[in-house]
Amino acid sequence: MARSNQQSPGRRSAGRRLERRDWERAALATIAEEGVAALSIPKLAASLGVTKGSFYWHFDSLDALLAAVLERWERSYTDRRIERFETGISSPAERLKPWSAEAEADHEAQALYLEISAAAATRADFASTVARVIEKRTEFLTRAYRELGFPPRAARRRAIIAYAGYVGMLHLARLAPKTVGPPRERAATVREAMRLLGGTTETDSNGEAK
Amino acid sequence: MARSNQQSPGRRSAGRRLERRDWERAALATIAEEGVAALSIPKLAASLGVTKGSFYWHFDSLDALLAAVLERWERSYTDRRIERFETGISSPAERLKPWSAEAEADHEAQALYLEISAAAATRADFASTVARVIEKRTEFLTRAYRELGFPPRAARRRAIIAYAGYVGMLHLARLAPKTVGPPRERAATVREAMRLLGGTTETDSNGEAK
DNA sequence: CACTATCCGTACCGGCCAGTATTGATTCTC
DNA sequence: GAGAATCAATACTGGCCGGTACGGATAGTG
Repeated sequence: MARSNQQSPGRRSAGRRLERRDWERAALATIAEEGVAALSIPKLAASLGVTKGSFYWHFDSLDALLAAVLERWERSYTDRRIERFETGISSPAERLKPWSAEAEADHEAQALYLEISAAAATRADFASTVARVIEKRTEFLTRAYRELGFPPRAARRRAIIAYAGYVGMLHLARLAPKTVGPPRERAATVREAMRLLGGTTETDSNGEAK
Repeated sequence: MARSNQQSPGRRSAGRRLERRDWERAALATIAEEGVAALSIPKLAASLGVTKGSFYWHFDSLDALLAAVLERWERSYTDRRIERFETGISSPAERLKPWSAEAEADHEAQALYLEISAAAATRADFASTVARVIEKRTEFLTRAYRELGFPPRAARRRAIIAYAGYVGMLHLARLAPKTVGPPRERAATVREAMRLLGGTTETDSNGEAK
């Protein structure tokens, strides 16, 4: 009879009924922890202390949930984040820092990005969202570099290089922590990378890129 | 009766019998195309024009196949490749180029790396291999930077940054081709990144980190 | 209190998969 | 050409999943 309803220390606050949002959030959590492929309706329902019957009241199908999850992810971790930085921080050089700082502090955000982009390699519905997210983030970085004085094409190249490095560091931090070293060393490496990209310190001779 | 044995235009050369190697190669191909999660014994067998009965003669389980595949991947795309570069190319600066050149030309190699490392995020058996591969590759880059005159710690940081950028470019090229632009532009971006990393031109003031 | 909309449990179906057992067809070896 | 070793087909089990159907509980509302 699934009586793990009120006493289970799960994610539900003691017998509350669920809304669409609850399923979306739970799905994001399990995607971050176990990947998109590991997400299944029975397991998701169990983690919410509920059965499949509930799920199909809120969503038509698994794909419908995934679509909603992707939309939520794009809004939370790209649209809102960019807006927060661009309206809250006037200095473009300072805008480049918190992106990596906040993004790297938020462990779930890292895992989500890696898992969702991994799924995008084979699932067409994921691919379009991820491509759009990458373009938005690169555009954000491009604007910052432009404000720093780089000409348009050079700014965009720097932005792409910076974003590639960012993604690569996420990758390395997750899959080869021993190689990147302890947090202090890792932070030093990131600072070094930003210095090379002309994001923080002196930007002596820039903008000659063909 | 599965009579699609001799006339099927599959990967078998007209009725030849299979060895372990054939299964490993076929598995690598489908992993590159559809990811690790999409790999199943029935589908793999069908792609070889054979049924499951054959598979379980050559391997004890699916995990056994995956282990063999991982080993083969590590040897082919990391050990041999590094050895080829280090024994064949004397100039360290030149050694940095073909890695990205060859690696980016080989489309299957890119897909394999992305898919296998994606699977490593959730599968422990994959994780150890991927971590070892990353360490080997980073060590290779570190040696090149050391030969270029960088002190040990700076060389290793540069290597990590370079490898992160490399992985990030694979990621972007696959998931956001419109953002990275056409091949010419992409090549220019890679050249710019290598210039920033001091791989080709002058290396003014380095190695002061902390 | 009755009524209705909302939310969830249960039972079932078809499909795909990993793995086992056993038999059948080749090929190799002597 | 006989016998053994190698490779493959077939049939079966158990398990998990997506999806459907429907009945039951609970909460809001007059």
